[in-house]
Amino acid sequence: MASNSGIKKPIPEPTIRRIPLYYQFIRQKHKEGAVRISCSDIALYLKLNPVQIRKDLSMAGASGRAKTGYDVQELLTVLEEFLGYKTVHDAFIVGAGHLGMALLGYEGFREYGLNIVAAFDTDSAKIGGSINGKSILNVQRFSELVGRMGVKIGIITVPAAHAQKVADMMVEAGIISIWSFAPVPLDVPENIILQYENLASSLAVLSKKTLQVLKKA
Amino acid sequence: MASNSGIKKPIPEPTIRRIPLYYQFIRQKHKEGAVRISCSDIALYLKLNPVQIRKDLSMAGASGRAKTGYDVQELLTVLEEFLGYKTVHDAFIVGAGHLGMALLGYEGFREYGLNIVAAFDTDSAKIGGSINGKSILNVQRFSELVGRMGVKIGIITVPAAHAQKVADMMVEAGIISIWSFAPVPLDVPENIILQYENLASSLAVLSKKTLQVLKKA
DNA sequence: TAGATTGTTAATCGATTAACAATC
DNA sequence: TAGATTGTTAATCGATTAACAATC
Repeated sequence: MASNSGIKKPIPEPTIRRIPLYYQFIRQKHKEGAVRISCSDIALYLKLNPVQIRKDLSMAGASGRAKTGYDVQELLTVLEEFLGYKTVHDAFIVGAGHLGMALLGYEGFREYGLNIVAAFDTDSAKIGGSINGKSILNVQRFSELVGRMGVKIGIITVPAAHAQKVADMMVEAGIISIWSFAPVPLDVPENIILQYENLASSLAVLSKKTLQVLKKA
Repeated sequence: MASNSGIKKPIPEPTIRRIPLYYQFIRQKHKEGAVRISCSDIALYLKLNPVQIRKDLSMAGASGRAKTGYDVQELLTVLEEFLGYKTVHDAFIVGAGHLGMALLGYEGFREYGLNIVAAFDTDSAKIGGSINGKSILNVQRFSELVGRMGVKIGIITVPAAHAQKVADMMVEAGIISIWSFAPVPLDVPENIILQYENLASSLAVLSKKTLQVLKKA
């Protein structure tokens, strides 16, 4: 009986955010033919503390062997399971602007278990278009298609002013997870999973650091 | 003599990331004619702790008045100063794929003090094109134009496999701040400011939560 | 065996939240 | 004045790092 029977404590978000970084490096090493890998290898590459990596991997369900490290193949399997990369989920995008199209056209999400199926918009100039075989559809069909295809994830790439309206529509259609790129907080029922991607926040960090350096010089 | 004379302790990154959220809400309130605002107003809107907001604003250099709260106009000025929104910096993008074009075409960055001037690529099919009057240029001209225009910020939107090469080129050209959207750690001299934007990490958080909910159901 | 590496417990650090005094 | 709100100090919480035992 391991200590993780009974109450499961939630995995810290910083840990979850780091796991994909480990995964990518390990997969690269795997391609290069590596059979075993140690936390200090990963730490060196990602400039992180090896103890932290060991703890993260342990929380993800991986375990290694003293002296030899982790089995690369095994580690990949465990991390893929943890991250849900093997159970691909369909997603719809609402907002076929540049960002929406960038996400729709990006094939890489498949590897991360996300299959963006189509985009929706109100602009008749965009409706009917497609990218990489993925269509831009009239937003009026959103609800119908969510139901018919059982889509659970919605991605919001409309301007801030329309984001709440879109979120409401998604919730009503049966979407349970929303990834919003609109820089505005959204009101959704508490059982809905909501993740913001806020470029303004990242940019603030970059600008702040840049300003500090420029001031010094 | 205030307590912030002498040693300046760095502002926590979580604080820096929240300031733009406050700013956006306050600006909206300003547009709606608000003259004063309290931390609990902001807290309610952003679903944060009002004490945290008070502390963040204080670190940004703002101060309010007991009972009345903060002066909206004054607060905006202080936050704009803090975030560097009034001193617009030019930036170049390398990688004119969908994401690069999305960023190049997004006018909103101007408000955040970032002016993306042009994109660079190696693909002759893309070179010569433009979006919103912003050109896609041959990457061979990158270094020359960085020097001539005094550009300090570089944005990397090339595939992971080419990102290090691009980072090297940016550093050599005189770029001091790099915002990388490539999902790979980069090696740059320590005086270079480097900020990663990693969608795989955000997606991992979303997926993890989604999987948990789906398992329950 | 000796040494490298994992895994875990304890210590530290930093950020958030609570408590409360100051004040308009 | 009384009450609302700021600003700050103290307490709490959570994540990172250090120390060290286990082990292959």
